[in-house]
Amino acid sequence: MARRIVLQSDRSDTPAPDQLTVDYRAELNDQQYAAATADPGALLIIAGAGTGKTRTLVYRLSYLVETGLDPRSIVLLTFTRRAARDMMARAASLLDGRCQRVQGGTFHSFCVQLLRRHAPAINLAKTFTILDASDAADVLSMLRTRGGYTERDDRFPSKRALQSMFSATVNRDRSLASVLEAKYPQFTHLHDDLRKLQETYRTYKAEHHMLDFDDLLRRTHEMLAMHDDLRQQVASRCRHVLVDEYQDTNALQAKLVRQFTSVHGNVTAVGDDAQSIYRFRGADFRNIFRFPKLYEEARVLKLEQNYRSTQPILEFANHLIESADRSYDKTLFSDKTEGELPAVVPAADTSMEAQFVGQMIAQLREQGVPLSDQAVLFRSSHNAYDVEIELNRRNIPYVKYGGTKLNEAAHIKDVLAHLRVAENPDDAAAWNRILKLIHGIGPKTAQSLIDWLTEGDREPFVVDEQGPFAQRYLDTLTRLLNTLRSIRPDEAPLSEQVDAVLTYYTPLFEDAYPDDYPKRASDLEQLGHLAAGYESRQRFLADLTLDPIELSALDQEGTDDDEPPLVLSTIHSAKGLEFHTVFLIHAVDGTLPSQYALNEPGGLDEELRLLYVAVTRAEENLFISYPMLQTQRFYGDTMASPSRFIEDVPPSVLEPVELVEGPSQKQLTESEDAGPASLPEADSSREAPPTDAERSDAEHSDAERSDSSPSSTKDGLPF
DNA sequence: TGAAGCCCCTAAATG
DNA sequence: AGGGGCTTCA
Repeated sequence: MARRIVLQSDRSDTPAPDQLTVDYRAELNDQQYAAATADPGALLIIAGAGTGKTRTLVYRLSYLVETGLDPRSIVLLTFTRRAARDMMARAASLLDGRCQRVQGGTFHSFCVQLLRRHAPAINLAKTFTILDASDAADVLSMLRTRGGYTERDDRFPSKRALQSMFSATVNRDRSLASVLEAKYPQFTHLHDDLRKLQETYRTYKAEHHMLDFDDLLRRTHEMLAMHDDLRQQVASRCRHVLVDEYQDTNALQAKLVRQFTSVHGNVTAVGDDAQSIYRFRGADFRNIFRFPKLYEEARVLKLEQNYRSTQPILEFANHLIESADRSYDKTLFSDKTEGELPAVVPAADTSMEAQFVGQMIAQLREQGVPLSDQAVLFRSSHNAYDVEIELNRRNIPYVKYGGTKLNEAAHIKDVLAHLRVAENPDDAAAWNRILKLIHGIGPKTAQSLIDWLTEGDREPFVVDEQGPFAQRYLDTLTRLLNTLRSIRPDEAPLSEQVDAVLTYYTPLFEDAYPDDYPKRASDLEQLGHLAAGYESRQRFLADLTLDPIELSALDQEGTDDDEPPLVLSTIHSAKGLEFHTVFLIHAVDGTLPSQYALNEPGGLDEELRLLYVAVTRAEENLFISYPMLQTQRFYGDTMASPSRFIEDVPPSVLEPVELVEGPSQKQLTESEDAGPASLPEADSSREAPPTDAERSDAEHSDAERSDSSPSSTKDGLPF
């Protein structure tokens, strides 16, 4: 081992408390203070839901900077880009902008930065393309056909299944055999073929400069493991690594953190084992238990005081999580002892459930609860269908998180594929997509064209006589190649490049979507606006893939309404958020818990944690509803049972509420306490929701609202 | 031989 | 809404 010379830090000692510009003592509770101002080294903060986790992390960041750490040497790894941006903005405002140069983002985006910077070291083209899950599936589908795997009698896995099983081997760090055994027992007999296909996939990606999401982590880890000098260099610059949502890291991510911190050993991990909900993506909540073993002398601190929810909501949450498998015991408690019981609301069917939700939201809005402080949560995206119809009927603006992403919509993918080919002419998946758009080109022709276009050192995008061309598509193909050649150098502004692609693409597009192309055309226009904000095409493509934009959020941009919209969200996407009132809809057994989860070991616990996450988003009101009748194909209407998780909860913890048909809408407006969905149990003893002004800091408050007591009026809830 | 058009099926969560 | 399997058409 090389001789070590320890450089003395230029900060002499921790400054005395009175030299700091932020009064940490006054701003934080004891547990938070201890966590935010802990000495460097390894620190694990177990933070229950709503205990000011984000706040603590922000103050820790600020504290590290204030006590002398260069912001550029701090790395903040979060679950979404939005979380990173929010935290850095909050820390920056604490410290007059001094935290702005903190590095960070998601694991994936941080790995992209490292890989681009050090690409040559691992023989990787800097212009590599990033494949999202569906791109990866497309590539696999292509390789599957090419390899002739589907020509046999055996049922071969679908492209989606292939993608997810190969992904699992990487991010769970397991062999293909063990993944098959655990998740795809019906395919175990195909092991050797699958192994071969996986190898083909790997080679193919390498040769064509394509990396899928798992590769971003895997290749970074390999790079740092193989090149010790690089690891030293990278880890020396990471003088403190902060990891948010540590319970949702996978095996590979835990290893990466280890590498990033291998020189200084300064790491702050924050998480809550009870909120681990990304197992399907390889997350392993046991990582958080291994942390103290992995980092010797790690300190473990807990945050237990909840500032978000009323005590009745917490009691329900605590009741739920009691039966789940977890090890860090913590008991959440709140100062907000007053509050209504969470309610369970059976509805006759999904449309009545939607009617109930719509009516409640409209009335709460009239009472002064902003739309953006109310949320409708659900297990999966299509559960919200009826609610969306109801909201449209009532003209209530909403954003839906967890729906179709901008870059998942077919027409957007088409345009992006053109840009991707210009960026990386070896991107066969993108080629395949855009060639098949041309009338007269199907899978076979596309394949031979791709082979011809990407083989050897041919000048890209030039048609010569040698090519395997047929008259029926030659004209369009020529126009395509001319367009691509014109944008290839990435010299023109990005929005002009998008325009060039659109000029070529629009006729094909109108042909491909004869029914609804006007609606889609407005998305394309928005894409152009989005592109105008980017300097680099590479950045643009990477950002859209790594930080997908909700399609419904784009619709909202167009409307000049200054009322922030209602939030519709999958439970997964609502992680970390909080709302005055939460409606959890479609709490039906088979949906939550999902029937898919029942077969997998540990699956049920994961679903229970998911419910726990949903419940702990609520500050004041929580309504869990479910339809008693659901429409299923083939079976018609069938009886639905409520989620097994809420079935046996005592009424003193979760209050049953009955919906009754009331007078018509017109009569409703004249009468206070009767309506189509009227709740006899609710009465005027509820506190009125806080006013706009009191709530204006809602999205920035994990904890600061502990002392705000909403003014009480006689109005009560709107029924 | 390969493309296109039609019909039927199915649909979880996400970087 | 999109994918896969089928038939029909060039």
